[in-house]
Amino acid sequence: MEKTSFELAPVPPYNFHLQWKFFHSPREPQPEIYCNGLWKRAFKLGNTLLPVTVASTGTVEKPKLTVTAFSQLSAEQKKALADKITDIFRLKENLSEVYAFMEKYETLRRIKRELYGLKPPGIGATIFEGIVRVILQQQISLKVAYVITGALVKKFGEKVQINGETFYDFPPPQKLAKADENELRKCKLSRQKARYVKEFASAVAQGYDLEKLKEMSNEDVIEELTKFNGVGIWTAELVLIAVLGRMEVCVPNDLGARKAVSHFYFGGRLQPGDVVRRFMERWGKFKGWVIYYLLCAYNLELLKDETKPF
DNA sequence: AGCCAGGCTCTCG
DNA sequence: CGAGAGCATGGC
Repeated sequence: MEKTSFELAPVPPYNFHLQWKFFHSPREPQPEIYCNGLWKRAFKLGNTLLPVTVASTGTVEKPKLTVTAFSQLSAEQKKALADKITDIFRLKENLSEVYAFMEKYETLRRIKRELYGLKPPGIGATIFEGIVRVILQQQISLKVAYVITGALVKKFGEKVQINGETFYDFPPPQKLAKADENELRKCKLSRQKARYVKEFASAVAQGYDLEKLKEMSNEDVIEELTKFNGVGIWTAELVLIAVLGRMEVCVPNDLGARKAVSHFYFGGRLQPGDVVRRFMERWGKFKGWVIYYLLCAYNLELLKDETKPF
């Protein structure tokens, strides 16, 4: 078996395990799977489908990732893969400024210490993948969304077998554009979502340029994306923060964000989105970070409760 | 069993 | 316009 390994040095502090502990399914390929400390999926790099694993081989203070591709790589491919991983894992994010900010407030200080080194992973290896995955997460619980995404990936994604394990890539726009609606329905998409995904994939397959979003302002991205059927404010904002990495953005109408803020600041009484939006303004340009930490901290408490013996 | 889950669109008044 | 119904399915 041909393979190529190399190391990446994330900006410390960085906790690889924490990064994939939340908002991720360990069973269903999204298409990435994180299980037992190993992250894996396949990427299309040029014309080749590349099975890749990533593991942490460092510490939080001296983080190091070992990337393994099950193929020989040209120098060019290696660079492209390294960039892709750096991007998805947000390895270059520097937490020191956010942490200095969080230190000033009691609740945030405690949460920062609890989740030290946590960086929010990007959703998807491409913008197309990210947007489709976010659309699938609308309205239904995340657990259901993971099942649906997994079904879509298994049905339409390219795959490779390595040592008996299957590595999946996310279905490309062309594939989803010409997908039969009934086949999409079999993946448990609703009729509407099947249509949204198909229409969006068709636009991209026909040349709609998603890369341009990277250069656009937050407001313009929202305006541009909400032109698509099935993409509202919530979806556009989540794409901004989780796909494009605009950490100054917040998603106040997100049920998870509302629950987390309500839990830590409103005695658990669920607040409406506009109250949450106003409340979050105090965190200024750090609000995306703060919300992500609050979400994970809230999640952590729920996880602890689950393991409590009666 | 029935209601809710990290929304969005369409319809109706 | 603002409110309300419908959507799919898994979990509790």
